[in-house]
Amino acid sequence: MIRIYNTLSAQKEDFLPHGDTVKMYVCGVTPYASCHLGHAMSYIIFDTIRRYLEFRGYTVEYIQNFTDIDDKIITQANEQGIPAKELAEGFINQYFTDMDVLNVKRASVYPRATEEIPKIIEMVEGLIQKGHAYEVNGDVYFRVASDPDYGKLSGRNLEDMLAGARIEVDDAKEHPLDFTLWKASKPGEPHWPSPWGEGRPGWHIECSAMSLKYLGETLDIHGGGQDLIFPHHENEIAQSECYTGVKPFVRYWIHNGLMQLGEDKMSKSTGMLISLSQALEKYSANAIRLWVLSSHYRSPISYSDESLASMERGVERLVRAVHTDIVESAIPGLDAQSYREQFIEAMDDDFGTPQAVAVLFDLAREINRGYDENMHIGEAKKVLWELADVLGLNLYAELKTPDISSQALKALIDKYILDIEETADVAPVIALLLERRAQLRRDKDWQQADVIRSDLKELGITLEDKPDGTVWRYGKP
RNA sequence: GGCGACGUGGCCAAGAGGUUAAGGCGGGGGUCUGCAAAACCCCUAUUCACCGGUUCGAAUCCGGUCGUCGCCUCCA
Repeated sequence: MIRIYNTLSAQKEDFLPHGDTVKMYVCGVTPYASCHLGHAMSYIIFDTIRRYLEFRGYTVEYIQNFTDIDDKIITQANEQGIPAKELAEGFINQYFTDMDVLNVKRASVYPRATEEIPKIIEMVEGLIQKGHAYEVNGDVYFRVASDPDYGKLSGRNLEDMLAGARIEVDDAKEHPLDFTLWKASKPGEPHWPSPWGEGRPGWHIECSAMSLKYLGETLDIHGGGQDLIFPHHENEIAQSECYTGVKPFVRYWIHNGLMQLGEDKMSKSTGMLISLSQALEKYSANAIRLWVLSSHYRSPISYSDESLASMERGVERLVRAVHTDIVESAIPGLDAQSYREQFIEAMDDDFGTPQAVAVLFDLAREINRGYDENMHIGEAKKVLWELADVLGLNLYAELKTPDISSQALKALIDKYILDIEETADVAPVIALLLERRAQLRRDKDWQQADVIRSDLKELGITLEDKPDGTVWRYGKP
């Protein structure tokens, strides 16, 4: 039985999906800038949750939106002198590229706010009819006072929130916390026709409309960063439940902790951020995933080069274990299933990825030890690969041919006067060098043999002399 | 002002009344090796911010103190 911490109840609950298919909705990005590590963290976490649910036999309908129209997109597009649609399109493409690199599985559908205008208008109209919304000069606001449940997700009430000093008073609104459902467009802004004149959707309503359209009145899981709890998700609940009359709108609310940079939250608005592409220049996708999953999803994590770098070495360990040779004559004795069970136990408890990761490392050690003791490790390797895959770690990805420039390769060929074409691939060149070195070692010319080894080391190729010969692998220079 | 989270070894990070206080990285020692590399083995927190309390028993529960962070405004 999977147990999930539900933000709504503030406790762990047994996970019992409503129907045969788990209906999962995760708030996507507003595409006006590149993704940063905080986004990566959130989407890695929800991707892992989705993968785990599938691993446990559920079918998951996973919807993730793009809020491709809002103030920031318009501002940004105007600055660049391009249409809002074009700006959004560019960042959406970038988003897909980024997520593919991180091994984040694609959602079932990626609806966009601008393509769901009819559904949004339908909802706004319905809310007005039911007395939950009102129009003022082409703007439509949600009437928070009409919803007695308002505040139930974030654990606040209207009075407490009014006591906060940062709410702007707007005379057009009946209540300072009433929020915009539909916004009259200013000249030059993108706009769509509506019963209240030309305008565009406000923030929040698009998620309600899209989740209703693609998943129905009740979702099993709705996810996002903790910064979305209020007002975004609070408002979504208000709109959706008031419109459909069906409660709950969401059965399990899942929120991930936020990424810190130094002492503060990483955020686009403060400019305090490490972009994902920056991080990917220095660290592998596996290391970033392992880093995120090494702490619990509800805890905040702080960016540090030291942590990421140590994850890189951890990944190498797992990768090596999964690539350990299988010996045919091996004896039985390694029980991989118990590791699988431990993994499930960890993940069942509110997606305990830190413990799950620990199981992976334990299993890796068991495989290495089994290899040393000449045991059957094939099954264990399969389990390690399988479990790593549930966490989205791609342990085969690291086996790529090293990226060595043709100049560097030519230099090697020249230096050692190798009998090979200058356009040869990396592998045959290394093979020749290993042959050369093997002879040197037979002649006990350790010095020359070591020169070859260090030359290759500089290119990021590590040699390992084993009893039955030398193997090479791509490692850090 | 209101709401919430957190403080565990050199670093990262689990654990939520009785466990030898996971795991990773780093460090030390050893096995293997011509030397390395990798792997394996051993060691590296008598103690969980601090002070009280509850309990036979607390890192875990309660109260207080200090410190850090998040939300209440756009945010994953």
